[in-house]
Amino acid sequence: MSKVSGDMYDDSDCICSYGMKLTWDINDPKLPQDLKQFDSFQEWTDGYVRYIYSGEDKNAQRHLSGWAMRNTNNHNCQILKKSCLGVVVCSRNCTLPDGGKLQLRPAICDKARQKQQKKLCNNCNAALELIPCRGHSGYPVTNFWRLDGKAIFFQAKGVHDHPRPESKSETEARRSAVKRQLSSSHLSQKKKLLESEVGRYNDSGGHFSNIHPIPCLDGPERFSLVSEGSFPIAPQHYPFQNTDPFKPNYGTVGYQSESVSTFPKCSDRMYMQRTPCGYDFHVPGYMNPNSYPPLYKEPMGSLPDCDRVQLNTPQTNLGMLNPHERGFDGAGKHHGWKQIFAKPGYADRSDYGQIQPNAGHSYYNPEYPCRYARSPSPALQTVITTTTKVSYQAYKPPVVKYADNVCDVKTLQNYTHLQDSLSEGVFPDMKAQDDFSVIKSALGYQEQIPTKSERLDNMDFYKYGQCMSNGFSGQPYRYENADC
DNA sequence: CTTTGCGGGCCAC
DNA sequence: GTGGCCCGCAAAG
Repeated sequence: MSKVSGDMYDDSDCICSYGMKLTWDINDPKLPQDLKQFDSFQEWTDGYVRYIYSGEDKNAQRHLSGWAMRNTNNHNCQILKKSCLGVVVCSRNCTLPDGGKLQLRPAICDKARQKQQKKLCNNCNAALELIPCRGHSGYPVTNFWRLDGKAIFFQAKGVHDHPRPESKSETEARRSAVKRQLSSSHLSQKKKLLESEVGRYNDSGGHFSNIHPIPCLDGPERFSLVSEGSFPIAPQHYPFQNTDPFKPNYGTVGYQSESVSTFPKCSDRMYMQRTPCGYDFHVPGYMNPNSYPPLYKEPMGSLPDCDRVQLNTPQTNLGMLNPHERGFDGAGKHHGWKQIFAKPGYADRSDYGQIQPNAGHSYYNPEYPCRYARSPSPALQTVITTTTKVSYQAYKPPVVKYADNVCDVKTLQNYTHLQDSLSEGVFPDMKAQDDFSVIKSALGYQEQIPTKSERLDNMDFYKYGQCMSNGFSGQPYRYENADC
């Protein structure tokens, strides 16, 4: 099966996925049949994108996503619909000992997720908090999968407005690591036990008082790290990583069971000014795959050997916000403030001055209304109703996500082309205004007026939005290889 | 136990 | 009708 490979991007017009080059919508009665190629699997799709995967692509078959997507019943057995669950963070937005941030993958199962949210931050004992996804006009980003012939059609609607959780493989790797550690600790305990037993026969000092369970090992749902600076560096999807430069750090200290390794301070990063909504924008100076060690390095041999084409994919998010900077609506189901105060010995309550543990768990901080600005108005909903069905193939959102240094110089050169294209109405089927409204609404935190240079970059982003659907991950590998 | 997919059902628009 | 979401069920790992 042919995959989209570098050569298809050789000419400067080849800017998007194969799926975006064709005109189709997931709801179309007839999808494109004469497919000449397939897209390579995208783990971190973001934005209004479409891909066409090979029916033999394992990841596509499993409807995988880096985001935590849950099945949503759309009463259409032809189309599998999934909606994003967001990300679980520490409600205090505490900084981990190594400067990272907690970003867990929400459990997909409702029950498991509820259990997960009852847990406390391993670092500061604050409650965990689920940041719901509102990237699709106030609703969660949705992914659609449809098998048609030998192809798997994928369409995503919405722009994730939250940090990335750890990827599925990371979560799984961590779980298996915890399991292994547990079993090995049990083994070592048994061994100690035996030794102690032996010792008791050899001397009188053999007691078990020094045998304790390994602390901080109360479950696999622990730490997903992002680097300080409020930019989630979604850790590398293990199977994509073929180097293991940080192995010596693993399991050394503190949260070893959660595979929190010591992050190198990423001095090679530049930071943007805070946006009015308190979002940081991160411009990776360069993407060194080695800068983002996995939380836990699973032996490669034990990982599924899928036909992945992405290697060394440094992943960062663009818009990272701490939970206190987000507005939270009345979705009380997402919150666990009770736990904050229920936790005995919780010292620093003054930190919660702005967090009202009200009975309904409803929390809205007027200080950070940006998210609410995106609440879907009836008018907007109408727009969505009309736009979700049309013209995604031509979607060229107006920007404001900042994605620099993602493509090489040619990217910048293409900006002119794009600008011309837009002004010349090259995308006649694009409902610009509607889509822009939707996107502006969805982006919310990105609504600041970009400077000219920012616009340039932003235009690049959106022109390459599909290419960079790994969420501003600075994912140049595909396209730089392709001479993007 | 968790994930995943399916499907019934409810509600809002 | 469409879309979001809740729930339960079952299969699979």
